Amino acid sequence: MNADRQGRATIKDVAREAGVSAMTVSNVVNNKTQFVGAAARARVEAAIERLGYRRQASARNLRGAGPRSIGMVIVDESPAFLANFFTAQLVAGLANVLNRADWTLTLSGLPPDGLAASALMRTYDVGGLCAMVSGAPEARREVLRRLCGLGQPVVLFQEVVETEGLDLCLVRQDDEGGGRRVGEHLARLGARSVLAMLPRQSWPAIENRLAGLAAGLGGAPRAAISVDHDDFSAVQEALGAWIAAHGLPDAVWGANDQIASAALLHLLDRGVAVPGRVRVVGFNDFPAHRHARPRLTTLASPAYELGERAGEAMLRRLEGGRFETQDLCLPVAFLPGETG
Amino acid sequence: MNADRQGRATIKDVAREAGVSAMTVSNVVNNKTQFVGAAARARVEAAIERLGYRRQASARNLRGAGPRSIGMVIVDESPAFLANFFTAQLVAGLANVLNRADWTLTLSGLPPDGLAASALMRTYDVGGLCAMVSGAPEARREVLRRLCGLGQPVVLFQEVVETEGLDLCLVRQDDEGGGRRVGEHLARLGARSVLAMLPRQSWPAIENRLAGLAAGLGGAPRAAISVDHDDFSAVQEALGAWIAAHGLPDAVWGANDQIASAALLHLLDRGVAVPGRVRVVGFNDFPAHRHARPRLTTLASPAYELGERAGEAMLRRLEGGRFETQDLCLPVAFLPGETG
DNA sequence: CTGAAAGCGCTTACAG
DNA sequence: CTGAAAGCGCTTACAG
Repeated sequence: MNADRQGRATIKDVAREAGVSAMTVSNVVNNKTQFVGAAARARVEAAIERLGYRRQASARNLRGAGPRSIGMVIVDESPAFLANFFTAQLVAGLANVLNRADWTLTLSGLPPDGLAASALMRTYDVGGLCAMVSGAPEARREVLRRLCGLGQPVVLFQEVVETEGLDLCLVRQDDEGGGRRVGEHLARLGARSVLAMLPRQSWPAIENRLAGLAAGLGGAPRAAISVDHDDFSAVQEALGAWIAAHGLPDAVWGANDQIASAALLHLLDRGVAVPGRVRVVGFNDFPAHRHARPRLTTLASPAYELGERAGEAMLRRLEGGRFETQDLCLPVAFLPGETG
Repeated sequence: MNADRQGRATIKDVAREAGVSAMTVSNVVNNKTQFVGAAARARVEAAIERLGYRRQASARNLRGAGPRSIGMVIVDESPAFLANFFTAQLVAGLANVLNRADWTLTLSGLPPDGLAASALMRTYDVGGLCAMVSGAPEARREVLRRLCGLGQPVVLFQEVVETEGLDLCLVRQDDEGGGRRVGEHLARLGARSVLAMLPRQSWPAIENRLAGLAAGLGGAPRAAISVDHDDFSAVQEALGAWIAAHGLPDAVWGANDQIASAALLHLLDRGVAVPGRVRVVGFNDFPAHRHARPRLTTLASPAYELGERAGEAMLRRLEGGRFETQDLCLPVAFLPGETG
């Protein structure tokens, strides 16, 4: 590692090589063209090329305006914290916006109880934090409390909390509007008895979708049951049990595509005509499901755009000293398929 | 941002608050217990808690052994560079290993021609680089050349290249062995005419799978055709055209599950019995496909473990000055389903 | 337009 | 076991 250190050219090496001062090199590297003559500039650029000079971020950050990296924390029970397509898209959008602005993304996944002892809490190495938090409501609130206690700007995805007085911005999709769209669609088609299937874990996004559904239907759905949405067979058993007790509904709405797909296949296995006898609609389109037969009617999530907008909001916050808006909500698009 | 700076406690603040020198604070923070008395330690820890002190990574890295972050570069045509489940799992495994060791992951996605101008090339802010590169062979080679030219340790995923004399470690799964497993399985079941369906883009992993398949079958498959693996209908049309010209094969092997799923659904749509008349086998299990009916016979990729192993190899390289091994290859597991 | 000095917040190397 | 000094590689603030 001494080898690494010794091999690395510094700003002084470049200055010597180009026959200018270190300041001039710095000005060239930072594109402060007004301070550097064309000739000096050319010589510096040649020297940089020759020596393979790369500016050391640590040194720049120390003297300059702080770290040029944004942290993205995904709080998840599972170590496979990017397995969810929604999260993966969101992270990609965020990373791309930051990279384009010459910022960096520092990514980490943590279990709900791992935040307190994490390096994130003990070290200052990012200029701001974005967070996507799952888990029980109290655990989520605790995570948010800790993050906001850091005294750094925070962007929180897919939550609705009080932002008054906090250096906090909410970035989310219009789950309520999406739910309403589903409700209106089903109502228009004459569906009267609608079964809503929700993940067991309560979650603002899900609650908003359900509230929207009720608004669109013009009243609460016939029933709303909770299922283990990660367990394909459990979803199917729950649906089977409900049908055994109450008969076939006119429509099943899955609060996400995993649930809706499982429900769909259960109905098809029973020989139920979809959408003839029962309509099935999902939420948050995943490409893998789009390919299944029949194609699920669902809503397209702007996950990638959520990441982009979060990045932009954070960069402007860092520049301007405050979030311009503290609640950013993007629309979800209705995606007609063959099941609803 | 002055507000941020002013509000942040430094090591000196903690030292003053605890009535010790800055050195002692540093020793406590770094767990150099042999240099600090219990009493001093307790006072420092209380002061840290009271002031909400967090060590500034930039300052530490500047004087210390360099940046404590590893870069992960995903070179991809698409901005949605985490859309592939394989990649997402791999990144999660890598991030978790690094975080556990108090290292950080710096993530970026770039188009093949974007690397040259990227901040990555102009800035030194990570101690080593991991890379997952897609695209045409020449473009991939160029990316690798640039990365290795940085004078930093590089871990390359899913490639087989010469490592002699390079500060480079290959981390991959045993695609050849997986292919052989499929071939042996199909041969044992008596399949004689096997159609292999490959992505259009050539790619070492795919070639290895195909070579393994041939070895397992005891000879080349009946035919190998290239398809746009991201285009569901294109895959189906290609299969339809092949069958129109050559009749039904005994088995179809898709070089990945996307292809195999599309092929499977095409066969079922035609009323072909699977696996009675035609067997279908995939590669690289994705959870979304696992839920389809009938369940695809495929191979489980150790993507998450690849990320973990890469992280471990990199950390040891940074510690020890060289990669202990330059070629790490993990097995893939056969995952029996209902289609083959 | 160019440069010499000071300093960012830590850790290294050394003295007590 | 504890601390004063020097320095990591940049940028800021200022003088010419």
